[in-house]
Amino acid sequence: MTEIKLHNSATRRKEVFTPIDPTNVRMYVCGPTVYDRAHIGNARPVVVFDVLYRLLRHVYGADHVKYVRNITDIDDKINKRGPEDYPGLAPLDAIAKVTDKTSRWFVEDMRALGCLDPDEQPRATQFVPPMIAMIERLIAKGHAYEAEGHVLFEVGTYEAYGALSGRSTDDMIAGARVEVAPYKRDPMDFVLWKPSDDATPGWDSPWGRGRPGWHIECSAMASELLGNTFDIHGGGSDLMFPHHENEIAQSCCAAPGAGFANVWLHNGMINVDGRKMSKSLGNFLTVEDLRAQAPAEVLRLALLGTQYRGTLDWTQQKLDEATGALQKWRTLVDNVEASRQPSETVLTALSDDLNTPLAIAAMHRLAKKGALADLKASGFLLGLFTNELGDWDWRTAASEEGLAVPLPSIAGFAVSSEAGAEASPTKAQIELIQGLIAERDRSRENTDFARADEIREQLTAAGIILTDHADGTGWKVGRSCTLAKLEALK
RNA sequence: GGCGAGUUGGCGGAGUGGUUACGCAGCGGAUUGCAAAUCCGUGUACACCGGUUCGAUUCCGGUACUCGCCUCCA
Repeated sequence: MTEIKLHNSATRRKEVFTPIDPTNVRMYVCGPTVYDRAHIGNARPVVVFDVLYRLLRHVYGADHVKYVRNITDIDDKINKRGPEDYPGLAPLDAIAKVTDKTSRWFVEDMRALGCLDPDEQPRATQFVPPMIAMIERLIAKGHAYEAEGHVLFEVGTYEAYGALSGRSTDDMIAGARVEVAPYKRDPMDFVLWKPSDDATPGWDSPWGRGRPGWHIECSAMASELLGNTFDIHGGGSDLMFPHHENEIAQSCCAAPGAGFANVWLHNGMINVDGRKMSKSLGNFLTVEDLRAQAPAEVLRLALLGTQYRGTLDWTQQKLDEATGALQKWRTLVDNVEASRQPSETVLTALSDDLNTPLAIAAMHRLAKKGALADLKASGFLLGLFTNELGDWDWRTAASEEGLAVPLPSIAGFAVSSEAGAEASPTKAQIELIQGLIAERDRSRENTDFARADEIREQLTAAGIILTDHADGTGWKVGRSCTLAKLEALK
């Protein structure tokens, strides 16, 4: 059996992965808070852990892996959004509208990126009773206390607090930018339950009408669906503190001795122009917008081009290179039947802490060797070449040179207008282009290459790129093509 | 201030105590009426300073710089 090694954030070391039960490998990944479109940074963990999910399914069998990715639909950002977008609705109804819509966007984007649906996608709103039960258990065990309608976790009662992120409580107090509240016994104590006023979504609880804190949501959903002990917990590196630290504290105190997750995995952040992509900086690129620029499969490959723990700089060049690679591979693999097994080289690369760049290098080697059946099977393991991705839409896959546009689909193709807005060439313009190409073909047949080259140059100047094939002349629209240039054609 | 990650050829990005990463771009060639595609060939990079070693880009220590977390954040 393939040996998988994973870098465990909790020990800061690469370790051989040994499942608790090889017939029931369990993984939990922190999913999105659904109040807005997902950006590409949100997509990275989803794609990365999808590769891990596929690898685990390959190694242990699809029926022996259980993957849970939650949807956080209780959150103060959502609570703010609800009445803004749906004034007049009851608070719970308003947030349901927001989270339903946003969840659908999210699932659709992630499927487009070639990600398998997790086995479970629990929503926090469906797990409020287990959250309350867990909070009651923490109070009963002396790890939490009620104060002014709030329930707080008392950090001082959990000795190992800070072990995951490698900081002592002293360190944290030194940094102390925690919320100071008079009802807290210690500034580090964090909220498990907080009261809601009438305008805020809330649920009845032993402490009055209120809502759960963010951290307890994941603890409760994970233990409900995977048990108190499971194999892998994943998420972005920015969640390590305080979110995952708090999850550990809650879960380990609620179920002493269980240990919670054995392996912690954290993906690196995505940067734009050297800075972390985030909503607060306003430098985020949504998956929706990027999908309009490139096929989702290209986005996926670009995300996998850097090992998951590293910071990834999002650049046009990465998109262009991913486009080139996929264009080549897709062409090679198009009518090939995949091998039963992926290539050892790709499998080995992925098994070494998900070394996707090394796996991609192995893909290039397979392509070069002409091992196309293995290439295709290996691509499947990476979540590439999957049918769910649909056909490539070359028209929207922009690159500097432009990409092939099959002749029948040219109508309606968008080229940039003067103002930079999208516009379509007219039917007359398309017919003109086709007429010129036909004339050029006739000239070539008559060996009038001077005229043929003249037409090529004319079209090139307009941003139209011709490619000659045995079965005729194809054409594609380059990025430099504009309506003005098309209008200048004669 | 505390904690952590990183610095590899023109660019991206793996990896390794001594042997080709890989991709893109570039260059040379084959092929092609031209162009594209394809194919062949091609580039002695590992921030800086010490140490360990027969030998370090790879191990250890320090310096500089970059970035992240410490507040919601994937």
